[in-house]
Amino acid sequence: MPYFSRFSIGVRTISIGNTLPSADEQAALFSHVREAHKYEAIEDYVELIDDLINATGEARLVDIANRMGITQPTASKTIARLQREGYVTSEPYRSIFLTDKGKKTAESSRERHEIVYRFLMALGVQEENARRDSEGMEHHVSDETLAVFERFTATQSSKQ
Amino acid sequence: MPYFSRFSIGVRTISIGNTLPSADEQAALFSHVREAHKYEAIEDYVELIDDLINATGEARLVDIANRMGITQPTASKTIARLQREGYVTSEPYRSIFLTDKGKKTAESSRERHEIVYRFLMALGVQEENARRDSEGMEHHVSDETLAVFERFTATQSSKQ
DNA sequence: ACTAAAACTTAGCCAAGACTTATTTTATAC
DNA sequence: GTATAAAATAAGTCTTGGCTAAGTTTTAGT
Ligand SMILES: [Mn+2]
Ligand SMILES: [Mn+2]
Ligand SMILES: [Mn+2]
Ligand SMILES: [Mn+2]
Repeated sequence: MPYFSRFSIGVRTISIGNTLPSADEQAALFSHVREAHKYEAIEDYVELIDDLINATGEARLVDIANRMGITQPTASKTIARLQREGYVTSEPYRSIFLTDKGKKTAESSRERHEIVYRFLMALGVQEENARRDSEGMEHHVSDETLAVFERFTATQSSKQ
Repeated sequence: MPYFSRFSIGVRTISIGNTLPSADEQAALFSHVREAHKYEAIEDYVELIDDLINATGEARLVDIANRMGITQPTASKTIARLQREGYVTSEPYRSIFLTDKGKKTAESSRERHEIVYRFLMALGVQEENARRDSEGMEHHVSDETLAVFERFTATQSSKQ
């Protein structure tokens, strides 16, 4: 995003139609990303918990910690927050369960994640990078972009 | 990413070729995203500082704070970290300058940001969403994906 | 030159998300 | 059924990145 030239009158400068967005517009972009990051941990955790329950029958703290690549105390603290915020239930020394709210969040998160992953694959990105990139990108994709991704993937599939 | 069925023998379950990645592989994905987030603030700040210098002649704390949508003390603290880590220089009550390291980071960050933005536009995403999504996505795009994005955008442009 | 406004810093608060070390509880194996 | 291993919790530390309130310095206007 290039900028038009400016010139100075005295100390401050006068803009001549540069393309810097207004401060408020730009602030809204960054605020939006910060907001997305607030839900990132929640989304990744409930998706993983749901995967573990489906794949192994239960979600144990030790497995969550190992698969997230963090220590058990760190996972424990986040699970406590998830419980506080109504996404999971858990009792001391017992495995973790999703609430209805948690299940819904897990399902929509997984669906979004898969759409992003399949889109990258359809674009021709190597599986390893598609996995890596989609794990981060999934949290920053608007509904519109998600729909565009989905349409593109479908089109590519039918072309084969 | 669907999982194959498991069945129980006693308390624990036995897997029958489900597609859950290994714990280590999955942990590597999350670690990679966490690593990307560590550089996110740095990248956004230096890009903005560079934009402000190009557009207005200087990067003032008050403008950084306003455009990031945060308070001045918060911006001030992050600028102190950027200075500690060698991206900017600053003196009390004076505006902020990029070091060579900061300039390089700003340039590569802006280039990556623009490639992601133009890719979304080429895909047909509305400008508002392209701006929003690219501000977050830019930090989670591998070099391979970036190259694929660039190629796609070029192809689309030549089709018009 | 003075005054008032704007910009910046300082200090202190908080939550999230990472860690280590130590303890307690539960599960497994013999 | 008891010993040992594994899992979970407890307690305390650190950094990042937010905030407010209050004070200081610089800039701008008359
Ligand atoms: Mn993710
Ligand atoms: Mn992110
Ligand atoms: Mn950017
Ligand atoms: Mn960004």
